[in-house]
Amino acid sequence: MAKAKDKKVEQITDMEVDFAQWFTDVCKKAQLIDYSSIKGVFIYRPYGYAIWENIQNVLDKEFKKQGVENVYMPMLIPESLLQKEKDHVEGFAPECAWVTMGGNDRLEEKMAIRPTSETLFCEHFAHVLQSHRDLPMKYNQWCSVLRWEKTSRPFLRHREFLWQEGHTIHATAEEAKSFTETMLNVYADFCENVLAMPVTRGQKTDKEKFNGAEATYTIECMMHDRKALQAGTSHYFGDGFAKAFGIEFTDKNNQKTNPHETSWGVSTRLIGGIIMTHGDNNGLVLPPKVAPVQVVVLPIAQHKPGVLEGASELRARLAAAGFRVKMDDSDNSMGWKCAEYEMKGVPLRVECGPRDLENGQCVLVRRNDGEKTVVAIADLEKAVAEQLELVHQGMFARAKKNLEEHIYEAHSLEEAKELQEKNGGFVKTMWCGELECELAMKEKAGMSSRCIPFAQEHLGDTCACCGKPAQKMIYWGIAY
RNA sequence: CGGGGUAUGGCGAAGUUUGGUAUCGCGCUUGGUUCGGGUCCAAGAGGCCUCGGGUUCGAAUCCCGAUACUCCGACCA
Repeated sequence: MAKAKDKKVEQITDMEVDFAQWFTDVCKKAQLIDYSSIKGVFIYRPYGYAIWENIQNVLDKEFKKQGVENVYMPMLIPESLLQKEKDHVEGFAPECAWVTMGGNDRLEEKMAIRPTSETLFCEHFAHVLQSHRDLPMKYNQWCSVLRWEKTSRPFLRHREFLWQEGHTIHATAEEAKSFTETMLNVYADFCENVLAMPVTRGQKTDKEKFNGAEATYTIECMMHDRKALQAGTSHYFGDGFAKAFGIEFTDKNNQKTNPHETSWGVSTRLIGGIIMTHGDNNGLVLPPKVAPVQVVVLPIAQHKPGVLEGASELRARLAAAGFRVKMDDSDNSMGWKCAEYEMKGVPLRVECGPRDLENGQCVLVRRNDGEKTVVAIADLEKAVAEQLELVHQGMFARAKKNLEEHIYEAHSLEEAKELQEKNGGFVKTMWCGELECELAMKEKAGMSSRCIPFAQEHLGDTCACCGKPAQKMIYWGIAY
């Protein structure tokens, strides 16, 4: 079996030795990403971009089921527009990149390269909204945004990153709140059912919520190193932005009214989540539903008569059945090919050699657990579909176990700190709801609040930090 | 943005202390060989030594500056 010391070509650091280096190695050596000459601005290579395209394809269909339409907004935001909502500009202005020149001339007004597009959507909504009959408006755009981050890492923190941002306006607060939750659930279901990443659903504290929002909901995932990753957020804005931007409609009683607004987004950070949730020391492990190559067919002893023809037929049948399939008939050795496709996280390998063909069979090997299954070639399509499903389930079960086994309960700040230092993961405590206690947890235990889970538990009556009466159970952790 | 580390063909490194013709492994090209877990042999190609200044007869090597990567903090999806 493949041992680390056998790896000659594409050596990656073991995750137990240095998780951060392991992550970077996987990103580069699985050919997901390349560095550009500008800090924090990355090149998505074909294999990495293909994962994003698959994420887009699945999510976009889900959005459209919710009545969402795609649009495209400008990349540039005039400074005056960005400044219309006070909290929002305070949050984003410090990390904006600005365009100040047009050709050789200094611009009258500088323009931000969008860090997010609330202001543009709001301006547009104000233009086009007239009547309650126009509502709701549910828009989304797939685009890139720019935030001048101080530190950057592939997928997890780019200065320019790809995402989608949904923006909707509704006639009533109830409808907008409900839609905020609907979209959070779309994200949560996507993470679990498509990416095999179990999530914790909950609400952000006031400190952690989006600038300008009334409420931010989040899905939090746990990575293999037991650090937390915020995988997606959905925000309820109330009518704050609508008032600031003058968005009004005439309601049924002929009264001018402000609509209620939502926004929600996920980014290519999800790919970072996939890597750190599922990857192992042999490289990437991709969830079958978004893997650019779901099945790789490897002919063995391919110079022998009939082998290449037999393997080609398997490839063609799988392609016809709708699988994303590739055959590697290069001159590389079997061992090289096995290691290569393990590195790239291909969920299922089909081995097909002279002995297999004689017996009318082939061997299916799962990436996630290495399990081999011999199947009759006649049943190929069915067997591949089954194995891919088992890969998904196996990946989800392993990730779920990692999440559930690393949620710890604490009743004091000191206990929380000890548990985090010893185990990592999430530490759950009761909380009074005050910012001071959140700051204390950060200061003394190095943890930020991750979310106030929807699934509340009663762990006690008092806040673990200050001892005052508790309002909610909250999860703490160290986040990417 | 503060503190450390790093930068040499596509990748990983040696060479820097003590300045003197650019080294090694892998990959790549070509031809054979092999193929059920990173085959073996031979012949080739490929390098403004991160960038910009300075010192010197001469700089990968010494000095100054910049940039990028990386780790630890602070800030953030």
